[in-house]
Amino acid sequence: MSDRRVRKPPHTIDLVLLTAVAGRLAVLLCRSPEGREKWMLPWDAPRTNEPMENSAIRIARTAGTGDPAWLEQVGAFGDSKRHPAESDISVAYVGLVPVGTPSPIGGVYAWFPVREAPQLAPRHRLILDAAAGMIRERLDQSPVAFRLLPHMFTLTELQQMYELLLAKRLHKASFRRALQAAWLVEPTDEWRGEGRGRPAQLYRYAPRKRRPAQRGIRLDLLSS
Amino acid sequence: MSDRRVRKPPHTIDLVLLTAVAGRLAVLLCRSPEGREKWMLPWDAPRTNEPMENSAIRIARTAGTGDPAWLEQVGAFGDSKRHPAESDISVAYVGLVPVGTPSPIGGVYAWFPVREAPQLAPRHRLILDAAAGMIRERLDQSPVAFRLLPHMFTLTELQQMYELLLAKRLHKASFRRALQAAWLVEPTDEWRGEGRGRPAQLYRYAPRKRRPAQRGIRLDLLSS
DNA sequence: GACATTAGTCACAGAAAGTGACTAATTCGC
DNA sequence: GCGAATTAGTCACTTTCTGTGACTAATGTC
Repeated sequence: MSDRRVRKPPHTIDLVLLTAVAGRLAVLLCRSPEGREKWMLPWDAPRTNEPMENSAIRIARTAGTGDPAWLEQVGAFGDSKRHPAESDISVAYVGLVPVGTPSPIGGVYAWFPVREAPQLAPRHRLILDAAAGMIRERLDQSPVAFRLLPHMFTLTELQQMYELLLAKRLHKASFRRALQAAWLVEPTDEWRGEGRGRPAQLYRYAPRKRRPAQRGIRLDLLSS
Repeated sequence: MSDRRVRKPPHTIDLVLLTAVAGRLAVLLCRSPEGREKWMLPWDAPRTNEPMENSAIRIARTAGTGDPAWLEQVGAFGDSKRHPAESDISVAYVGLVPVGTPSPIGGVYAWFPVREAPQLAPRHRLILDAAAGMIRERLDQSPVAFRLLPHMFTLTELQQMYELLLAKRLHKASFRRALQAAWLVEPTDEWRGEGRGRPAQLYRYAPRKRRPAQRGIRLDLLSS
């Protein structure tokens, strides 16, 4: 956050980094310079001629999570909602970090379960909610769940990730059947024993080209 | 477009207004001041303290379409793609205008089928594609199709609107069955005879609260 | 009044999803 | 070693949803 107090930037890039911690969705927050126990989303002003997406990646690197496995713009937020730097508008990005990525050290950054995030500036609260909602929406359109897992994973881990994101229990047989039909994963030769119980085969994300889905419309989800 | 050439604005609001014309999706373009046959998306710099959404509505009013029946942010566009005003970033909105709204007069604004739009600034081309794609994505999540129709419509008209947006033929019986299951429309007492053939009952959009869909995941649409 | 045209519905076949029970491979306790 | 507990993986049956063609209904045209 280069010249945070020096001048008011025309706009900032604000980043929502998400991962899964202990079965819950977690967001990376940064300690605010204004107060000991005040937190905010990591953000920065873009450098000259820097594409917005690159700014987001740079912010993630600074935060110590490395490059996000997935990154997408959430939108521009302005209105009257206050921002830490009082920038006119924030362009928000959401990035996914695989579980198991070493935690950023030092007390500056920390993961918080999204449900139990500390108080944030109004605009940041709005951005966080929009980002979390967007991940859930994208779940069946983009390989979102896979970007929160390591390269190799068991099908149970994958199912648990979907359950976490959907906040809903899934039936094992149904889940695997849908997975097969979608040609999304391929098995590896490796197996992992987790202590007790039968070892699980490891899979990797390996989508295959398929003819575009030609099924009919589903108005199911239409509510308001 | 208030002070278009006076100073370079920090950011602009760029608007994609869509409607249906002759069975095709159409976008409202504005004649560029730079050349006789150059066109651009309507845009403007935000006024002081004006919420972004209000700017978009103001731009629509200026263009003569009245308030859009639906409005949503597409996102922020920057990068190196050139903008007519060379603003750093454009915050793009997409708005829907019901068919039958009187065309804006004067040669400044005109509807173009999206497929046959004239050449645009690179950033505007990007915005237009993103907006059109977003409408299609939102189709089964938001009452998008209804916002392109008048308040009362026949089910055939509704189906044709879906077919237009999906670029795909739908089966009459399937479409109506899905519509019933979704509790989206209610019949009125009125009927409309179109000349030949049996008159059609008119419906209005009247969604009802339903328990949130509890069906399983659909990985169908996941491709890349 | 026969016919063309559009609206609206039905019923059946096939596909997909919900579900419980089954088999398989491992560790733990004894 | 051996059975219980535990987790993985699969199967088969039922229920629900979707694709589809054919049917009836109401109007205008000739």
